[in-house]
Amino acid sequence: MHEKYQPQVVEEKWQANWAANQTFRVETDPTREKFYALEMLPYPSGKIHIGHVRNYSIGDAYAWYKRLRGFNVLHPMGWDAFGMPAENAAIKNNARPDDWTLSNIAAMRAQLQRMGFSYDWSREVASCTPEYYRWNQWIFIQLFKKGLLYRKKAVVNWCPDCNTSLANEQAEGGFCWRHATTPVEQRELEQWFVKMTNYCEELLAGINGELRDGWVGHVLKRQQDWIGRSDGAFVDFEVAGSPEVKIRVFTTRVDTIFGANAIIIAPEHPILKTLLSDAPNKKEVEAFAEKLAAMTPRERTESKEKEGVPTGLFAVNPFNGEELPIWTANFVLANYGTGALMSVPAHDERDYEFSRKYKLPIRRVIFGDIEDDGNSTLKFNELPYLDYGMLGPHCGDYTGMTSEKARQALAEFAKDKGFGESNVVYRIRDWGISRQRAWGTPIPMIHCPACGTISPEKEENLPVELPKDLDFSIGAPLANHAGFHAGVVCPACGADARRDTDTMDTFVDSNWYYFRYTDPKNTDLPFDPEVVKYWMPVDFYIGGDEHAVMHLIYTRAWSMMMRDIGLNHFGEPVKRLMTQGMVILDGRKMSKSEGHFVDPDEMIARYGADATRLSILFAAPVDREVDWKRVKDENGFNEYPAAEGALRFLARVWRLAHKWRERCLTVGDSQPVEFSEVQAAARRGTHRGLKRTTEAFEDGLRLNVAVAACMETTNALYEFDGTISGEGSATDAFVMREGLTALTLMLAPLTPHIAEELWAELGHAESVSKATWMAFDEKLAADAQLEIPVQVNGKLRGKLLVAPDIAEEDLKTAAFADEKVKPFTDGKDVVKVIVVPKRLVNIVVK
RNA sequence: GCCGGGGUGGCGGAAUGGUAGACGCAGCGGACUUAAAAUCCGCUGCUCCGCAAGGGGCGUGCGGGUUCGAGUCCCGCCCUCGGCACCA
Repeated sequence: MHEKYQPQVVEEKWQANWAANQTFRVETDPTREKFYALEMLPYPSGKIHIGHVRNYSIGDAYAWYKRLRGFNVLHPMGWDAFGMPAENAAIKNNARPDDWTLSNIAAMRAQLQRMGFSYDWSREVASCTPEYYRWNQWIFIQLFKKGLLYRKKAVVNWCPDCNTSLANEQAEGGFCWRHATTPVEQRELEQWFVKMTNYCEELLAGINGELRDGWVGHVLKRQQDWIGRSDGAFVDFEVAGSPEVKIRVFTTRVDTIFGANAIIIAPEHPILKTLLSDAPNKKEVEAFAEKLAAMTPRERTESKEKEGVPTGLFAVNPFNGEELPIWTANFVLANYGTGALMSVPAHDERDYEFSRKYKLPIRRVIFGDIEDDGNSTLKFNELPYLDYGMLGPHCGDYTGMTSEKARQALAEFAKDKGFGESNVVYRIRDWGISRQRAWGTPIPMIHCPACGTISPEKEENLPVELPKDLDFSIGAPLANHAGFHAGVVCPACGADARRDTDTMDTFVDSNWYYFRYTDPKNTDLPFDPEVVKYWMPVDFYIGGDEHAVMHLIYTRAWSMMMRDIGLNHFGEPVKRLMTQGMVILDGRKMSKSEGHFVDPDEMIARYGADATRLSILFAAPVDREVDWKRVKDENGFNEYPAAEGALRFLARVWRLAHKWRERCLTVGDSQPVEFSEVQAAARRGTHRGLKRTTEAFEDGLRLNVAVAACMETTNALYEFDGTISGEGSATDAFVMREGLTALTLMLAPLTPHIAEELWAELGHAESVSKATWMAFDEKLAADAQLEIPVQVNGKLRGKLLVAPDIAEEDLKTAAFADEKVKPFTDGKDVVKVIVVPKRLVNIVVK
């Protein structure tokens, strides 16, 4: 141990030691309780950024802590290695995407190792390897056979920058998830879809049950909104004059149906074509539909202005026979509900706005109070009335019924008469996973031009490998690669056939990568269900919350689907989910192109990995944003005051340990029987620190508080050190050794390199990762004397120094006797005295 | 518009309904040093009275309420940061 703390030397020494000894390698061990700590795997862009550093520092701290608590901890890392940037680099630089990706992985792995994260690298996976994507294909085929995956022609989101289709989740808000300023377009394509909608209820049940306590609330909320369950009813409206044509609408407020004034259908609705053949306003409607079709979804919603065109046709309200005009309008979505709705202006804001604009009649049918009679129809300023209430006049047999009752009764009536039924509609739609890109998992399906079938590749032929020599200078490299299709025969008829030339969405890869970590070398199955039984589900998962309705919802459904094909035995794959806050720099988002970003390499070089980790953990609670501050030193180099402070603290710990290391080694096993007041105070600092750290880890992972506790303990030990002249006694050495041992264990999850060094200096031959967390002693952590505040009428007036076990009566007496308290109580009526043992005394006077 | 998170010193942030501001950053002072750096120790919410020792008042976005006691609980607002936004 050098006298001076040199982070680079210490860190490189222990990183080499860990690698040589495979310190963090774990095996399935049914005799031990497991803990699975997981961080979201990165895309190998080439460099890790400070957000990764924060994410992994948090995960690593927790993995370390659980290890010290005796768990068999699985803590793996891998690479989400398919995706566009590699393909773009291939197009631009004529490089091979696998070379580009693999060299990025090597560079980033080195960076992570230089940060000293405690991963079991023997379990590393990269999704772009055939060993991995082979199982994407295998699972794809099982899902296809099970009917959970199907092919359909559909209008899908298209990103012109990605040059591929996107899932709805990847086009939220009308923009591509990768290109935040590129509005998505709509295209009609044949696509493979995953039946997310089969799992709506199970996904919701998890949100409202199993996951309630373990998952961070806003992610559950967003998933719930995204699934978007609506309870309502379908009602069929016949077209006047052609009763064989029916328009089905969905409504959550069938109780308002007597106030309907129109049927409005989406311009893309297929029924429009049927209707138009003899619609009086055919031309106008077609022109309107064409105009809208030319717009991106974004453009359509950006202008809030509601626009519509009447078809000139009418539909019949099945409940009262009224003829309602059939319109088409821009605000009716083709892909929600039935693509058609009944307009009830008195009880819906949108319909109200639309009806006012086009001067359609408005009739109120729901009233807060039935006394509020039909005259209210004219009180437009009270409309729209959105609450439930009582059905008023014009509601036939239902007049006087509550909305709740009427919803049921009307739906039942419709069902009896065959023109509708109650129904549940979801906003979430099936997940389109075909991508028109070449750097992804080939879809293992064979299209036969001879017999017209599409059938899965034989399992023994998997993986369907991505050719190494794809030509990215032309469009559609897979379609145009002869070798990719050579020798492919139709499994159904044996004729020459062609492969599907799309690849899978990369979110398929990340659906189950953490299952693969449990059994990464398996060549017979994606993973052995028995191994998964031991390790899964994930106990702790942390990553960015941008994946709330992408990765985090896909992966839940995927786990359920894998269960349904017999791979695993549970539905929910993750018990506890946290999201870390963003890291911003000097008050604004980082931007590589503007040079406004933090380079982790630079920080490691200047402060070391330990100080870098410590500073970012200390900066804020894990779920809150960190505003990283940067200043320039006199030479123009970047300085990070937070890391500066962390380094200063670690050096302080180092110096104390260095000063005492020899004396600590002389301490025997037997504990001294008596301790002086200063020694007891030092032990109080030690045990209090342990207590605070333990609670910080156990209660919500409050790592910034854990760091503070380490600093407090260090300060207490320094204070103790200051009282010792010369060598000190054997008891002093015991107390210091106890303190340094505790401090080392407390630091191990936060700054593992220095902890390893301190641990070795304390005389241990094995890695601190094999050590056991120290239990704190509540008695030793307690104060020798308590400072009890005395309040008069709730205001602090004095403080008493008393023994912790003082009797309540004595405490009361002492409070009244206190010189500072007296002036406020003398000559006043004491109404009551509140004594909270060990906490305070409050005297209430009049 | 709807739904969340958050408003505490110069700054990041601590506080099971019980001494608000732990810990750190920045700042100030002292010790050590020929000097500086480093280090160690101390002070540091605002304000008023006092030469001082001391002491008083105010203080967790704003206004109410519950309570002996509120940063914390309840009601009503304001500001701010995110998310979703014609979902029938």
